[in-house]
Amino acid sequence: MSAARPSLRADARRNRDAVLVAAREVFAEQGLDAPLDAVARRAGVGRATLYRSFPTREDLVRASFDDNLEALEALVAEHADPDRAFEALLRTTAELQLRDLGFIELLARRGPDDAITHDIVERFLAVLREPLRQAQAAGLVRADVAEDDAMLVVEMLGAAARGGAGRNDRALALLLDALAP
Amino acid sequence: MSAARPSLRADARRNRDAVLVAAREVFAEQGLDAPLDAVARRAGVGRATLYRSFPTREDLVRASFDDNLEALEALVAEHADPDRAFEALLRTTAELQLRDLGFIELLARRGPDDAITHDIVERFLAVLREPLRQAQAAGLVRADVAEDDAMLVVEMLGAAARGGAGRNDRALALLLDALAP
DNA sequence: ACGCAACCGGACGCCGCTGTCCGTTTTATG
DNA sequence: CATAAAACGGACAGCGGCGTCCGGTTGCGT
Repeated sequence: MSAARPSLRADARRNRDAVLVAAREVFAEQGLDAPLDAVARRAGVGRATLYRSFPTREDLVRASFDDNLEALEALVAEHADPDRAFEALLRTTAELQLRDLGFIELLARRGPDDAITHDIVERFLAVLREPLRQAQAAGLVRADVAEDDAMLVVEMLGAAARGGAGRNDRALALLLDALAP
Repeated sequence: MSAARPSLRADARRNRDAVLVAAREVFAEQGLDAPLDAVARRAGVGRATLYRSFPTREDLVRASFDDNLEALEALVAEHADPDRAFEALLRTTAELQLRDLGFIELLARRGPDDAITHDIVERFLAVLREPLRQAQAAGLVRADVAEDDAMLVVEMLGAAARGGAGRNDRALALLLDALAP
């Protein structure tokens, strides 16, 4: 849902979207190092077409996960109880990680190219900042938890998510408990 | 230091040891998927020689990490205060993970082949069992922590270790706190 | 010291992934 | 509907890692 690309032929836009959908699936299943062949094949498109819309893997990764970041931003912006937005953010992030190996790698800065992930992690940190402050002000989270600590928690949740839903839940409970005053 | 291979020529044994040393270094730096070329090169040996001693990657991985497991077993067996052996085990494991990417992957069952890692994880769980029980009996660890939960903690420590020593320490503090009653 | 067996490692062919090129097809315009 | 521009995708060459083969070398027993 990026801004409309006015000068783009109909078939081009169609293929671009198909690639993006396929990329999200493939990255979710196989991680960020997945062969681009797999993406093109799943999109029903030649490799050249993929490269035309996304010259580098980085471009494709960035575009693929834009939705996730937007969803998290919206979650925070529209959350009913701002004091609990931080917890909701962690829960939702953990859930996204559970279904998306690529997102785990992205947030752990373990992508094929660090430059790719750096921007996205920064953006995630920006989303995290205000809810964390608010939760601390409300006495729901220990005051000595820095942004970086929250990021560490997210990375640990990612590790847990690889072990399936059970582990994911257990880790979330454990870590929320550890963050409480 | 596995049992002596009586029928093994001197140069063969020498090369075998060199490969093992090189493998530990390479796996530590690059993870379990590191190219075997790199191992052979660092050992100053041709690939064929490597394959002669370790026909599959699994053989090499298993042999490479035997020392780590033995060290942990020894740590537990000889620990002065059995009640605190569990905590010592976690600390030492975290430290090993900090300096060894391969060991992180191994304990997270994320090796190239699951069969490789399964045995080692089982062995690690066996090491974990008694100290955990004892720590719980001594009231140092919550009673509702299962073996699997302890393993989850180890995996999360692994994720933290990728971020450097600072993260490693922080995660250890956070998780030990979460495990306490 | 000598000969045989064991061992070595450079070289080879294979495979999967990458990124680009170019003849063909599809779309937009007048 | 015709034509030019834009986009398509199969095909190609290159690269890096794998596993093996074989002519040459080294160690060990006599």
